[in-house]
Amino acid sequence: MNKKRVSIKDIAELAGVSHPTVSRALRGEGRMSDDTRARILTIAADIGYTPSLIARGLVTQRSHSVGLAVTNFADPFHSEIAQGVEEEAQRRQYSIYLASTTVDPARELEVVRNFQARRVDGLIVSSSRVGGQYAGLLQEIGIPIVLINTHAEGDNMHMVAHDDYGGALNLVQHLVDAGYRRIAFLGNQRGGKAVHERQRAWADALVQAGLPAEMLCFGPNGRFEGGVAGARNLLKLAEETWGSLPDALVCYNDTMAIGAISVLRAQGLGVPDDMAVTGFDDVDVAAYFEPPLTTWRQPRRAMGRAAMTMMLELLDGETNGTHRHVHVMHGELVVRRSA
Amino acid sequence: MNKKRVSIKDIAELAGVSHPTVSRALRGEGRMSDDTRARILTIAADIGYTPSLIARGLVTQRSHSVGLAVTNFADPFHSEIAQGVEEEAQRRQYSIYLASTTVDPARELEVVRNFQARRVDGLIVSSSRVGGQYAGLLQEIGIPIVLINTHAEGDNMHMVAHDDYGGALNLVQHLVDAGYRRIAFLGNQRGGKAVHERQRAWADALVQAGLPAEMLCFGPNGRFEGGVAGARNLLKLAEETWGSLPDALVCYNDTMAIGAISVLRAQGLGVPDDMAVTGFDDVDVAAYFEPPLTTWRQPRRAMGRAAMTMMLELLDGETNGTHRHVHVMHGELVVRRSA
DNA sequence: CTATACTGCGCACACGTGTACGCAAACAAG
DNA sequence: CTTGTTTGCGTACACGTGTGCGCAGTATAG
Repeated sequence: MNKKRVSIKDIAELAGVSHPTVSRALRGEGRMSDDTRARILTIAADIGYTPSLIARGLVTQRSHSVGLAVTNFADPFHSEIAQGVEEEAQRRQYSIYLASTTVDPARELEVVRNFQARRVDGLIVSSSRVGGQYAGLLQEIGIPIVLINTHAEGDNMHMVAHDDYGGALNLVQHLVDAGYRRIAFLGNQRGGKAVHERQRAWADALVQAGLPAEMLCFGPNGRFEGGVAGARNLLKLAEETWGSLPDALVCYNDTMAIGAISVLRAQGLGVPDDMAVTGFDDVDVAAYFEPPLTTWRQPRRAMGRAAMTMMLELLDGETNGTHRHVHVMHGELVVRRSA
Repeated sequence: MNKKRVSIKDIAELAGVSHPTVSRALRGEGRMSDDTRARILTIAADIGYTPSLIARGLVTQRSHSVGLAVTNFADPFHSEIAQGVEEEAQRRQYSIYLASTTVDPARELEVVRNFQARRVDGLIVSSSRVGGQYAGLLQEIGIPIVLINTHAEGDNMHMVAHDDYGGALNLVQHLVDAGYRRIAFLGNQRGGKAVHERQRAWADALVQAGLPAEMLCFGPNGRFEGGVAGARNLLKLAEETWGSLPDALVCYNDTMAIGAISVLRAQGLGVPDDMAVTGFDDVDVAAYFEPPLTTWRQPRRAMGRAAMTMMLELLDGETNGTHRHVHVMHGELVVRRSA
């Protein structure tokens, strides 16, 4: 009943050899007779031996694992990135440790400490704020770090990022081409660099088209509630300040767009007839919402895979510690019916 | 530049003691003078020592980690469960290994093998099929296994499950109470036990109300596309077989419901006026969809936490290997506008 | 002042695996 | 037949931590 773990020593005893010989046989290294090797492999398979990666990691100083830190998995944006990371890791025989950091900065530190204790070979961090001392801590642990959609300077900091500016530029250009003239932007107060880039593109595209980039409002976060609050904000501003409603609204992301549309609809405003609305990301539901969302598709899963691929490159090539890797990825415009 | 990892031996040397003394000092065990202990702790903090959980795991035979296997993270259902599992694990100083099994059975085996090699203390499996030989393999590795929304017999198999039958019963009862009489069910061909339970509840509720439980159709999977295909299927059956449209449709889950509604709308059918539609799960978007979905809220995050809590109980209490744990959780009816 | 108990630590070993080195036997070359 | 080379392993140690045991010194009891 109490199955004792089998080790290479057990195999060694059964095969009548020493345990280093077993180690070499299993890894296909060293010199030995074909007969011995075959015998060892047979025995290993018979008794159902599974190597202990933890013991191996102890001696090789490589755990073959990476830590993945994310603010919140329940967010479809992050979970798709995680899926991409995991797929690529699994393909290359790496395992990933999961940790959610929520919004608590103290928790981020704790998470990093724990990864460090687990001796992960690298760290992938998605959409964190990585501010101040946190970045300092990351420096000290001396392992490669790949940031996804986050910017930070540092010796072993590398990044995979999406071209938010280019994407938003395209999206706004599409609205301009479609004849919209009063184009507002709904931002996210908690968004960091991504918000800034998209907003900048919105302003630039309008200026370039000779249109005013003045109608700007914000929601408290990038979720549905954020879109709801943001849209209420917009309606108020339109009435009190702008004089009239915009004819198009560029939202920070799809989720906010959906929240915003629910408010517009409650006000009796039709989308896109009374106001066109665009999202960003192309989350799954975007295609099935009413109206189906015109948006910018961000290749989230591919970004996750790219981050892991970059990590593996960093772990394989030992010496290139000085060169900073940066991989910018591009999405595509998805025109549906909301704009 | 090349920061060598610091170990308790380094601390021992600096403090002028042996490394076992350092080990005991850090863990607050053993007998030693307050002076020595304080000195060791100070030095450890000064040089930024982080214990190696992998070395510790090797000797204690406890990795303080559990494996989490899920078919696909991108699915909001699973990602919320994962979030719950992770939250509770983090609270209790456990780490979790992530692995997605996709739909490939060979991959499931590979994932389990890998967890085994990592010497995880336990395994949490969410919504797998766990069929045949796979269950056998799980038996052999001799560690506790907690299944979420999956049923399987076995020595160290335990489960956290949602009361699908009760939930669906409530939901259908709500429709009956609201006056609907021709109530159809849209199932998922890939759903396993969950589909079966919900469908059985649908049939039972109708029979109990003296209504016919005949209008049954299926989609190929539980996602948006599954709902789309299922609704097309329904329209065809209604025309060719049932004679007329049902006045209400109970869908396997929210995602399918959204897919189905998009088809109904394209046919000029209003929800709930021409046909009421219910979902299941209460995913985030359900409240913001048009019409907002009447559904059954499944406490996904709490289920994840419960699974991890159960796992910790199993790991703490050594001897109770014979008692099988089963934790059934209940959701709640959420009435919005779609039914 | 001796017998006993307790304090504060070190020694030796264990966990499961990888690897540098060396040594005997077999083989090849002269 | 000697000398060098290759083959096929074993020996010894390492990785970083935990733990049972024992031993010298000190405090306590009688």
